[in-house]
Amino acid sequence: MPAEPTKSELEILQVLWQYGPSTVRFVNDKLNEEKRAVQYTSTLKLMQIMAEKGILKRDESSMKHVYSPVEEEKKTKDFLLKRYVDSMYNGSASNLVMQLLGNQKTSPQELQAIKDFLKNLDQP
Amino acid sequence: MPAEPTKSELEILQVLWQYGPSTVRFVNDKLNEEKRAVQYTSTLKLMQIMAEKGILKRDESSMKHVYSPVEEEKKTKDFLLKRYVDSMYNGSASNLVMQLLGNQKTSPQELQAIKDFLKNLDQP
DNA sequence: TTTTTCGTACGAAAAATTTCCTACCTTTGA
DNA sequence: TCAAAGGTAGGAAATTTTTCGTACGAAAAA
Repeated sequence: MPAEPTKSELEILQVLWQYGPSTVRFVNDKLNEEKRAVQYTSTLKLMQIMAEKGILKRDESSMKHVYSPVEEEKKTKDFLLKRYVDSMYNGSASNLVMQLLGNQKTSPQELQAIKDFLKNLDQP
Repeated sequence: MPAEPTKSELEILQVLWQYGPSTVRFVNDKLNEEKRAVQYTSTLKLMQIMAEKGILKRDESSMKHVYSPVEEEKKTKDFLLKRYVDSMYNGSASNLVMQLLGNQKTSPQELQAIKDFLKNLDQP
C-alpha cells in the first residue's frame, strides 16, 4: 500500500485525477493557475518523490516523463474519507452527513441528488 | 480567526472535545491510551503552542493549567469539513455522500439515521 | 552550426511540525 | 524538614515537508 499523501501531494493528485496522466510542466501550470504560485523544479521534485514513494508511476519512454497515480481515484478517496470519518466522527457516517447537511448551505439540488441516491440504494 | 490545526493539534482537540477542559497530564494520558506513545513534555509544548496560536485558551489560576478550545467543536468541524469537501469533491456535498455511502460498508442503522435526518430537514 | 529553450537529476536549504532535554518551581509525603 | 513527585517554561534538536539553485543533456529555433 502506497504511503499516504501529504497536503501538497494531494494537490498534485487532484490535477492528475482531473486531467489524466500529465507531464510535470502541465501539472505545474495547473497548480499555478488553480492553486498557488510554485516553481517548476518544486513540482518536479515533489512528483519525483511521489514516484519513489509509490504514489505515482511514470512513463519515461519520451523525454517528457508522463506521470499518473498508481491507485485509482476512487480507492484513494475512499481511503482518505474513511480515515477522516474515523478520526473526526468516530467512524459514524451519519454523524458526518448530519454535520454536512445541518448547515443551511446545502442547495436543494444537492439535497435532491442525495435523496435520489438513497432511493436507488434500496431498489437498485 | 485562529490558525488551522495540524495533525497532532487535531488529536489534542479531539481529546478536549470528548472530555471537556483538561490538564496537559490528562490529555497526554488519553493520547497514550487512545492514540500513540508520546512524551509528556511533547504534549505540553504542543498545547502551549496552540494557546499561543489562539487555538486553545487556558486557565492558569491553579498550578495545573486547564486548557480548552477557543472555538466550539461544531464550528471547527464545519470549517474543516467544508475545506475537505471543497478540495476533494469540488465543493459538492452530494458527491461526498455518494462516495461515503457507495461502499457496502455503511450499516443499515446508519442509513436509516440519515434518511430520518433528511425527512426532518423537510418538515422540521 | 550555434544558441536558446526546455527537460531531468540531485543536493541542499528553508520552513513547518514534532519531540524531548534541562532548569526550576510547587506540592506532597515520608 | 527535606526528598520525591509532578508541574511549567524555554530552547534546541530531530523529523517531515516543501522549496529552489545548479548542473547538465536533449530538442528546437535561429
